[in-house]
Formats: sequence, C-alpha cells, structure tokens
Amino acid sequence: MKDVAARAGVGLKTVSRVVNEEAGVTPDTVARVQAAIDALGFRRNDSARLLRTRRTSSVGLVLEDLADPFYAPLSRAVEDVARSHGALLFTGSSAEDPRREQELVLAFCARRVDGLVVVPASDDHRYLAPEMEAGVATVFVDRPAGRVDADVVLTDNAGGTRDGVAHLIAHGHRRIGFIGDQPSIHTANERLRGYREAMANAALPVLPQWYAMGPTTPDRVRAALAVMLSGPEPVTALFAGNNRVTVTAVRVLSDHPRPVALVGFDDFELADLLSPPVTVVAQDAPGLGRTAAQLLFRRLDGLTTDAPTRTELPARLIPRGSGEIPPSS
Amino acid sequence: MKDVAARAGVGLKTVSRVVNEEAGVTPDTVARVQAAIDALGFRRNDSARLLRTRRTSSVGLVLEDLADPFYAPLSRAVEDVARSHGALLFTGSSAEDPRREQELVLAFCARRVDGLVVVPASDDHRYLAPEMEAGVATVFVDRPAGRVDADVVLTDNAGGTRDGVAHLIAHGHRRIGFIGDQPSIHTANERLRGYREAMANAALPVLPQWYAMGPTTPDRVRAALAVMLSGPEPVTALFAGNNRVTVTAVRVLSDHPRPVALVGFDDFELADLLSPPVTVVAQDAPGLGRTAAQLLFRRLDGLTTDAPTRTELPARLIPRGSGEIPPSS
DNA sequence: CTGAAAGCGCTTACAG
DNA sequence: CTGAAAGCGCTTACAG
Repeated sequence: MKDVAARAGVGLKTVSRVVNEEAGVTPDTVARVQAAIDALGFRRNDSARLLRTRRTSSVGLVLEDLADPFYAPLSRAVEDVARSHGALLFTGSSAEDPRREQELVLAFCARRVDGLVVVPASDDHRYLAPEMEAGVATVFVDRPAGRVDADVVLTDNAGGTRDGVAHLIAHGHRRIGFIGDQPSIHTANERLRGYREAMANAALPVLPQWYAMGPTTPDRVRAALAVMLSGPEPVTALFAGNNRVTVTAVRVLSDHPRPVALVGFDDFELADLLSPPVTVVAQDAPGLGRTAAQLLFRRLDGLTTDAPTRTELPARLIPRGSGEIPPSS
Repeated sequence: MKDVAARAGVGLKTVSRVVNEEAGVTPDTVARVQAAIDALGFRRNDSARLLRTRRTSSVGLVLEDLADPFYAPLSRAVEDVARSHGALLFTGSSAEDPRREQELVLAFCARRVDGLVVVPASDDHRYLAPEMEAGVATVFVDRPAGRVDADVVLTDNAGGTRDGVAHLIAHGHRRIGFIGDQPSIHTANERLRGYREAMANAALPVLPQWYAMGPTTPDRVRAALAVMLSGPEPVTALFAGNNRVTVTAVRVLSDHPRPVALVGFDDFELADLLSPPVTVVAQDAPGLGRTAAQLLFRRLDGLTTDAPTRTELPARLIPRGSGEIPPSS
C-alpha cells in the first residue's frame, strides 16, 4: 500500500479510500491510484485490515466429522448463512475427541473469529467461558453445551424416537429392540429415553437384553442384534439409534429367517430403494445448521442481546415399508 | 500483552518469550509472567502474530459443494493433512459457479492463506497467476487447472470408464448407453471419452441417441434414459457418469420391464444392498484430498521446487451384480 | 478533497 | 537473561 501511495504520489489514506471505495476522492485521483494498484498487482491484506477493525468476518465451525453424511449438509447450511453475511468459514473435525474439540475451538479463537458454531464432542465447555465473555458469539448445535450458558439448537431426539417406537407399537409390536450410540453422547441418551417413554406409554416392559448402547461399528451392532433376535423372547422390531446402526441392521435383517420390522433414526439417500424400503425418523440437518448460523449472526450484528435460547427442531417420521411389517410370531 | 507486561513488571519481549515458550527466561520470571497471564485471561492474538511472521498457517479449500457425499471425504482428508502440519482450514463451496470460485479464492488470498486446494468450477484460472507468483502454493484437485501452470491431482476418469464399459461389453452387451454430467465439466468429458474409446476398441458403433450430457437432475436423467430404452435399437446396458445419475438410473430401471445392466461411476454407501447390487467404478476420494494436500505442504515446506506435476489416481471396478446382467434380447 | 500521525497486537533484529 | 525500538499492513481520528 505504501508502494502504491508512493507510485501514485498520494498519501496512504487516499489509497485506503480507493481500495475501500469510500466516497470523496476526485475521479482523477482514483484513476491515478487505480493505475498504480494495477501496475504493482496490489491486493489488500485483509489480515492486517482486520487487526485494526477488530472484526475478522470469519466464523469457526467445529463438528464431529466433515465426512459424515449427516454433518455435510449442516456445514453447507452454515456456510451459506456465513456467506450471506460476508463471512468466511473455518472448519474442523473433532472426531468425537473432547481434547481435539478444545484445540480447534481455541485455535479459532486465537485467530479471533467473530463467532463459533460447535457440535460438542465434550460435555464441559467451561474452557470457552473467557472467550465468550471476551465477545466470541457461540452457538452449540446438535448437542447441548456443557456447564456454560449459550445458545443451543437441537433436534427433538426423544420426541422423534418416541414417535418411531409408537409407530412400531401401533403396528402390533410388543417386543421392540433399541440399538444406540455410545452413552457418552447426549443425542444417544435422548433417543434411549424416547424409546423407554414410548414403551412405558404403552405399558410395555423393556427387558435388559432388548437395548444396547455402544460404538456403532458393524461388529458391535451385529453382536447386539444377535442377542436381541435370539432367546425365548426375541424382538419382532428394532429401532436403530442412528444412520450407521440402521445400515448394519438392514444388512443383518436381510439375512434373517423371520421378517423383523425396522425404524431408523436419520434419513439416508437410498432408503426408499431398499427392500423393504426403510422407515425412518428424519432430522432436518440443513435446518439445524441454518438456524444455528442465523442465531449466531443475529448476536454478532447486535440484533439481539437476549439470554441464550434453546431451540428444538422436530424430527419427522417417514413410513416407507420396513416400519410397517407386522410381528412375525 | 502490554497489560501482561505491565502487571508482571517485565518488558513486552519477555512476555512474548513466555507465551512462545522460548528458552532463556528465568523460571522465576516465567512464573511471574504466567501469573499475570492467568490473572488477565490473556490469549495471544494469532492474527497479529501472523501479520509479523508472514505465515498464516492456514490453507483454503474450495470445492463444488461441502454437502456432496463425494467431496465430504475429500475435504476431511485435506483437513487431516493440514492438521498434521499445524494449519487451519478455510472451506467454501463454489456451487459450480466460476464467479463464486474466484470470489472465494481471492477472499482466501486476501486473508493471506499459505496455500490453496481448489476443485475448479472454472476453466480459466489466470486470475490466480499473480497470487501464485506472490507465493500462494496452489494444488488443483479432481479437475485440471485452466490456463495456469500448477500441480494437479486427478482420477483417471477416462481409464475408469473404459474399464467399466469394457466390463459390460465382456458380458455380451453391444448397445450401451452413457449418461453424463454437463459437458462444461472436465471429468464429464473424460468419462464420455472413455466410453467412446471402449466402444471403439470393441469395434462397436455409438448411436447419437445412446449418449446424453447435461445437468444430473432426476428429470433430465429420466428423459435421457427413456430415449435410450425406446426405439428400434434400445440399449441393453447403461454406464452412469456419476453418483447422482446412478441413483436415478437405479430408480428408473427397477420399474423397467426388461432387465438392463448398469455400471456407475463413483461408489456409494448402500450400493451392495440394492437389488441387484450396483456395480461401480470407484474413485478414491480421500486419496485425492490427501495427495493434493501432501503436495501442497511439500511445496510450502520448501521440500520441492520442481515444476508442477500431474498425478492420476486409478479408479477401481467393483463388480456387484448390476453390471453382470446379460443382454435381455 | 487529502494526508500525517498514532495505533491495532504482535515479532524481529539488536543492544545491553 | 532482558528490554527498547522499529515495523508487519492496514485503519481511525483528526486536522487542514
């Protein structure tokens, strides 16, 4: 910029005015400065600019896994909102590791992002309190914040699961299994709660071998399912606690001698092409991202200084066939 | 930092030393500075630091769509490599719009990212030449750079398609259709080329109504397929030019009276659960991202100053059933 | 309409 | 082992 000023024979401030398209510069001067800019191939250094203006026009997004089909549309929605507000997006995956989440969040804060959208991997975000007090707007999405007061945008996990399990009960099932993700994950627990509530609402018992929580690896799901499907009181229907469980369940059940009804939490692309087509409880992944990002920018733009809010988006039951199979015995 | 120095009763430089864990500070001084840091809740401003050190330790990733199941693992791979080099990642979606690509790239450059990984939406990247000369390392991935000399990492699209079509020919097909993405997209053309080559290698004709290029919307694919499947010389097999085409083709073909063989470019999660299971030519999406990012950091770390390279990763045919259906007439 | 001075928060290069 | 000065590339607040 100094070079441009020298070459155009003007002051630094005038170059700044031209670069920022501020009013009040003679067309003649503008032309001279512009010529110098072009000749020198000058491009403004936004990092320096932002040091002075105290706004970086960037937000950080921390999620579980960029490559996860559920989070991909969520991050795209956050990007779209950020873009419409002129902000760039830092992204990072926590891989479900609280330490990594914290590293990423603090690295983003050290770059002085204006705000953060975080899918928590940790259940304790007190490390963020000083940053939030220092003015970093923060919205938690998909899972609640831990030990810190902040905006939260969630899916109604318990309600969605309740609906799904009630749907199975309505189709005559009495022995219904549930396979969920690790109990350390909030959404996994909420879904388990929904399952229990639906069973209780129908005055149905829940035997200990009917539900299993843990890693959603194919082996673990296979093993859990084998237990539920054997013994004197095998389940006639299964509620799969997420995407990955559903996929493995479809594989296992297609080899099973008796038909078993299936409802899965989370929709997935080819669910309607499988045989039978898979009934799911669908979340609104883009809606989560969009809502969270809009909340963030409302705070950043000073449009609201209300106390932190908690938003719950509904989940939607989509009957396709697998959830309407009657009990087999 | 000034406040910390004042409170600890030391110079600015000493605080800097402690913050950066440089050697040569009395343990006693370190303790005093650390106490002041904690008391004030001081966190180093990396933006300011980077203004001085001239390295931002960040890279920009521009791709077609963050939410696309093909690009999600690619971006995750780039993130992992960046992370292992201590760099943060800016991400953005071009939505196949050259202007948006340029906006994003230049915005990243204005923030002075150290390097860029770009999935081109444009076929002219001369706008990037000044930035590259100014030292922004750039690697293009999935599609080649346009009118600029840079590192490129591609899938062998023509070769993969050739293998897939040859596979159909080996199973007795003579009339084979091809539905591809818009001809403005490089990979779409390469795949069309592979189709033509495979047919030519087998001395088979290609009728004009057997291939169609255009948007991969369900309606367009349906219409194109209807044309190929009707008339006096209907195709007995289809090569689908990408993921989205394959999915629509599966839907249409499952309703079709005669069995039609299908091979699709790109693998997708439940391909083996459909009936028939879908034979695909699979790309290595994480491999593309990893290779591109490694190349980028090799340049950034000054480990290589060779001329730009062109890397082609092989695509792999995965027979599952749909590609092994014999001709029906 | 234009510009010189001060400063954003840090590091570099130097001196003690 | 420690610190004062200068500067990274820009903007803010002011004066002319």
